[in-house]
Amino acid sequence: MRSTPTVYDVAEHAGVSIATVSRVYRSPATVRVETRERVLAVARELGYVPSGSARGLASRTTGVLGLCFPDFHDTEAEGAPDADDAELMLYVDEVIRGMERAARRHGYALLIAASVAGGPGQSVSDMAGRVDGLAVLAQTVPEDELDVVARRLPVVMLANPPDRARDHVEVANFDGQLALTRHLIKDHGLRRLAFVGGPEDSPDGEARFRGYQAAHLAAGLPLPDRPDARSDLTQAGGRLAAQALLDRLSPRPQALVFANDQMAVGGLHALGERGLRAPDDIAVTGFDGIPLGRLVTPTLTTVRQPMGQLGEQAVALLLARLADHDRPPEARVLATTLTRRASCGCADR
Amino acid sequence: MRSTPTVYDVAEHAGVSIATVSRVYRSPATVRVETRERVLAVARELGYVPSGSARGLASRTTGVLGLCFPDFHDTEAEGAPDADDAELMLYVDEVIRGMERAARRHGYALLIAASVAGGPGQSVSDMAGRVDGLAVLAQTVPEDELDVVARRLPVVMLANPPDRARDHVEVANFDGQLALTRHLIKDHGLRRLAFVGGPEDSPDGEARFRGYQAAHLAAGLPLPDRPDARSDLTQAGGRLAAQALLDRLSPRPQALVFANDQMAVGGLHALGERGLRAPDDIAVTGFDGIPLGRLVTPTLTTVRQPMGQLGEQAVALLLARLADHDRPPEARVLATTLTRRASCGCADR
DNA sequence: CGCGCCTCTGTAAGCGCATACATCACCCTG
DNA sequence: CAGGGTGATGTATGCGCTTACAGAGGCGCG
Repeated sequence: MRSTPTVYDVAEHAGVSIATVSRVYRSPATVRVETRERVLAVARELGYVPSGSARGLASRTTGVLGLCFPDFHDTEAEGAPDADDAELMLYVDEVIRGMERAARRHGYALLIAASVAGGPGQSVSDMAGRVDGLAVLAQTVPEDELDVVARRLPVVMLANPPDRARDHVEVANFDGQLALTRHLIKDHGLRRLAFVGGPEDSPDGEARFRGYQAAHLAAGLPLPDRPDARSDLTQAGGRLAAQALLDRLSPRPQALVFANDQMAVGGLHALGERGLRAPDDIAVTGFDGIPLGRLVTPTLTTVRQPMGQLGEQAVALLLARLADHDRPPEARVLATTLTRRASCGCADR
Repeated sequence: MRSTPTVYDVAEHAGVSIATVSRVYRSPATVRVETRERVLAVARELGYVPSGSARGLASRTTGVLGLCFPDFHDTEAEGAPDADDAELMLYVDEVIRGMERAARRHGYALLIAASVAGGPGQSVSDMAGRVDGLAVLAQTVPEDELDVVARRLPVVMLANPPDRARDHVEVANFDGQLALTRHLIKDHGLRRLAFVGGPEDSPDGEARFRGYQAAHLAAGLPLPDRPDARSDLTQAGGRLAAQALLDRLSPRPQALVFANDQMAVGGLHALGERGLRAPDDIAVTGFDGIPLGRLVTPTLTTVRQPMGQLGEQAVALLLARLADHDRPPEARVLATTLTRRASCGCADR
């Protein structure tokens, strides 16, 4: 009784076998009411809490789903009015929420871990060893590691994966960026745009760029063959890229189209430093729809992703595969919506 | 080889014993380099992923910390410009973030679960069975359940607990509300304030009310003996309470002081419905510092809590107790900061 | 009255790993 | 060259639970 009580203790005190104790928790219906209540009473008295590890070992299922996301801690968080809460403006929060809620609805708990910048190797298989299914945000885990993990349990990517052999839920990046770019071209009459992309290995970023290209195509404008600049997907990256671009492009572009909101916010800062103003001197757009976009001046025109849905759909796909290991890979595509605010010249302020 | 490989498979293929395989992962330094690499190579080839459950069972530690939070899904999310993202404006996101980061720094993963409205009983001990330590947000779990769980593992409360016998990290609710109320009285010259509290069993809410009282005391104003109204801590609740208050109090109060931001936002709506404007007709204040407070009109004067810190400190306390089971209960108090915005008459707009 | 069947409970065998302890080879010291 | 270390590995056990299987009553039915 010194250490934490186990089934054995409960069984002994209740005068039953450990199997019965186990059944009280696993399949209460198969135990006579009287017995069940006696066991539960003893358990309560003893402070018995079933060991998740033991249960996991014996039943070969953990009742936990996992979520890996990149650690987007944007240290240069100067975009927000107070640096303090810039960090809570990131979209993974929404994904976490959505996923937690969906998981809980289905009786699962959620294990979360940002990928460690340094050695991700450990963390992923660490996670994989603890969960029944794993959702991975884009750019978090190298493909080959995922392959290893996927041999062991269901894995769903939360982004457009390089190949389509994996379950994934993606967002209509192409369509969204197409709509946004068309808006700039058609509605605002802009013709010389510049695109600031993310890393080349970001499938989302690349898909957005293709949407950007398509809008040019549709409008009969010259087809940009690649992003005018690239950087990582942070505010700092966006600012640097914008600075470089403003230095480099002699007829200043009429719009800076960023691959995501954080970069766009960084871009706004770069403009400010140059004494330029959006949207008067140059339009600016982002992608994602993070809350921060509404707090900056001017408010940021963007394409909003349904991030809560990302999490929900991830759970749905994981459960589907858990139920049928051999089903064909499925892709869920979530629609985006164009959010016109001030930075493209739509709203005032 | 059909099913997922285990230490036995790896050991056999590498020509070593399972103990050596285990050591390769647990204490690599004790294995000869040559052996270690052979084992790792085999493991990689086989797609071996150590089972968290088995490890947990054998080592009696899971490497996971848990966080229970209330499901504050504010269905009446009309406060936000788009209802969609009202849900990501809640402060638990920040706590989750802070805790995840701190946990990861110390080699732990984070298991999260909102308390199920219906039957919380199961979820808590479910969690407890899977983690090495548990952080619990106020009002999430009944005290007696916590007592049971606390016999098994370290538990820290993220709020002012009813008794001080538990590790907890609290926020300086009293001081914060005192400062805020004094600001209204001294700087804005208001004398007839009304306080809208939360449920009586919310320790935070009660502490805030005591700060409110103290400010009256210090200013020589009549001491309010209890909140002028109470409601649950949601927008809907705040709105209803404000409506009732405006109907009831015949000389309209000069300020509505809400126990938290969400209620205050609801209160702003109530004012709008009455054709009243803050701060001109009546000042309004909140408590927490949620991002939503900056998005509403007028922007919300509030007291900001360092919520990320809440999570970080929770981890610190859990680790401390894990290291020394017999240390006396510790309380960490986090300072708050008064954030003056428009709704009290400080900023414009 | 005997048989099959159903309900409830017990028995026993792992689940995959960590780890104390034993073993063994080898090196150093005197 | 013996004796004591030291480092690397193997052996064996148990962590706390689930679950197939077996057993024991009790029931209805022919």
